[in-house]
Amino acid sequence: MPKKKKSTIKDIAEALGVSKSLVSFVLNGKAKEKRVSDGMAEKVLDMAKTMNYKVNYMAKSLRTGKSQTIALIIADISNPFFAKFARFLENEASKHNYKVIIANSDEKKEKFKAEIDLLRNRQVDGFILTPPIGSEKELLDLKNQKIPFVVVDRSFESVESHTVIINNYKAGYSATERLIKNNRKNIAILNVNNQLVTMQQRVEGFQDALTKNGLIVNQALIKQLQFSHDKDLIKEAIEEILTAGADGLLFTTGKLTVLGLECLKELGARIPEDISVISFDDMDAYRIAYTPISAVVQPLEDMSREAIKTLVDQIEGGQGNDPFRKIMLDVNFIYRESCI
Amino acid sequence: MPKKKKSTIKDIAEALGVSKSLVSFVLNGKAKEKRVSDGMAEKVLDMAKTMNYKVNYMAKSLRTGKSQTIALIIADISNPFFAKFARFLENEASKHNYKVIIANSDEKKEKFKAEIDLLRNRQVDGFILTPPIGSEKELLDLKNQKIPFVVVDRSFESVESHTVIINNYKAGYSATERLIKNNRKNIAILNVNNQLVTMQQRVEGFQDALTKNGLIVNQALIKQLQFSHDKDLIKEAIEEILTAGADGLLFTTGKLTVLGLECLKELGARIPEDISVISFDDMDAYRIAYTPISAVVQPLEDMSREAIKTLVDQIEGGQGNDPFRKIMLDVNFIYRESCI
DNA sequence: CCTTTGTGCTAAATCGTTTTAGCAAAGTAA
DNA sequence: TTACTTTGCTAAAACGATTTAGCACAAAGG
Repeated sequence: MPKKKKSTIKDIAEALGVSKSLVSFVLNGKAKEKRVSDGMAEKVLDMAKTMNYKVNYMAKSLRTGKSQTIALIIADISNPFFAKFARFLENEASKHNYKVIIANSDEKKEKFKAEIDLLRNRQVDGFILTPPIGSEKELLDLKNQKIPFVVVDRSFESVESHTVIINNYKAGYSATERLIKNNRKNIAILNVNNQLVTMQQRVEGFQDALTKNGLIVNQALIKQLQFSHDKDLIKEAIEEILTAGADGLLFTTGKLTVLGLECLKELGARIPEDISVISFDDMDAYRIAYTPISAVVQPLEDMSREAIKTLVDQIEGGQGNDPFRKIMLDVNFIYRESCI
Repeated sequence: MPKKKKSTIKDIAEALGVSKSLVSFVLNGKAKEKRVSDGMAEKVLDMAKTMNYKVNYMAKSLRTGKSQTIALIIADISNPFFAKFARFLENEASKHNYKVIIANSDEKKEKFKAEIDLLRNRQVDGFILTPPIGSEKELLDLKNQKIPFVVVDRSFESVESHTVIINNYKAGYSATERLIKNNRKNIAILNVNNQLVTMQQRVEGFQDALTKNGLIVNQALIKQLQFSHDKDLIKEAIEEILTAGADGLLFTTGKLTVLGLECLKELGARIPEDISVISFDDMDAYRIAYTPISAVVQPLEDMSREAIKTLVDQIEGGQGNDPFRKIMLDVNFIYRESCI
């Protein structure tokens, strides 16, 4: 049984009778640049392998100030939308040799701030953020202190930053048109987080689709909720739109939809006979729902790739004085029985 | 605009004209123990606050060998079961001042090993693992090298270790009895990962429930699948059990169930009229499924708490020569229309 | 008065890297 | 020959903390 004591650069240096610097140069691929002879470079590499050398990231980070770790702060990893995104993000991050630490804000700006502070202590190199309402100040702080970050899924008008979002307006517009093509005239929308520009844009797309198609916008059919997890509030809202004669419904988040579908059933509304439905975010649940639900599918993999690329460029690239990248991606649609 | 330069212990020491050691003692709560005068301790704390001092974890870790970070290696964070678990785990970890890095193995032992190696380089203090089939060697390595870890959701007979699992036998037994009480005589089970003891136990519980209730065990109704993500295979298996006259079905994982429900629908089997269904793991999807599905609910929060506690005790506690803790928790049940 | 004990603090080593500055030997150019 | 360049390497400082050993002084005990 080989008693693997963990070896350090110093061990390798001593074993070969050379200096630590030499070993470090070689191990970091700077052999050529630092004019280490080919023979010596090879010897170092061999010795590193036989001694089972593994770099100590703590030491490396302390010296370089880079931890090769990025933080992802989302509302809640147990929300499948974020979980899927997190998975793609980790894949992309690992391609660039970064690890991801996930933190949950629960859409509360205090938790959001607390997590940022905590993670900064741990010297993460940058952040991927879905900032809750009212967290402009935290973003400004990061900007002022030149900490690399990318905002995804949302955007703030008052704080310019690197952003990766979908075309929410267009997505809302297209989803609504689908319901219109279903011959629906009284289409409702159920929305949350309406202080977020991105969520507003979904509603704007919805409204414009109506007017452009000669339908009137009935304010009684536009419902703004405070939370997406309060079933009673959702039920109330749905009851109201049903009473107002809704025959079509656009949910703006997946979480809202899952609870909303429960409510619709409880209220005896049949899908799609009584009301056609389409939802943002594709959930597994939609495939086995009592009526399979159509969905606006966000390109999570592309979003992850762009987010990581933008972040890594900031971290490893220049001064971070590049113009802000505002990446906007198009969504896809999956049509199921809920709006045939 | 306050130009917050990040301050170090040295800065505080110089500002007060004392030594770094003194400052370190105070900031680590060792003032009393190290006989620092009360007045001085207070001065240090005040200065730390006004200078906005934040500990540098890299430096601390390098010196102490502890990173206050633990690794969670699961099959896939985008699987809601693991995502929920991850969320609870992070909550528990943060109570002990640990951050969690999540890695995905996709149930492949090579990826599992690769992630362990990667994370060990990063000096994580310990691991929470759901080891894939065939990863005994990796667990043994960790044991030999005295790296703290806890196995959750599964267990290996050949490698003794700290473990947190549910009582799989009992859960399988009870779930099956529920179907029997539904007057079902030809109950089937769909299983995956049958090389895992924990999964075998679910099947054993199933079988014993049948025999104890005077039913015969029909091997044609016991289906072992290789993967949980291959819909064609699942469909084939379900077709076979339907042909064999199944009127009850127990799914052993949530992922299996979601695909399985799609198949059942496609095959025209009505739930619960033609076949009663119950599933391990409660998914959001079950509440809005075409027939709401009953579920075996694992106590994820309790499991997280026990896992973190066990791990932290190893890390911070003694030599790690304590006897292995084998924690087994009971499950809960949620009954919905799929087996009334 | 001398010795012991206790109090309050500090200097310096250490963790494992990276990186700057520079040295000695060999090669090249005049 | 002299002077510059290139090649191949090293010594030592630094990153920011923790921790060990010990110093100086005061108080206490005989």
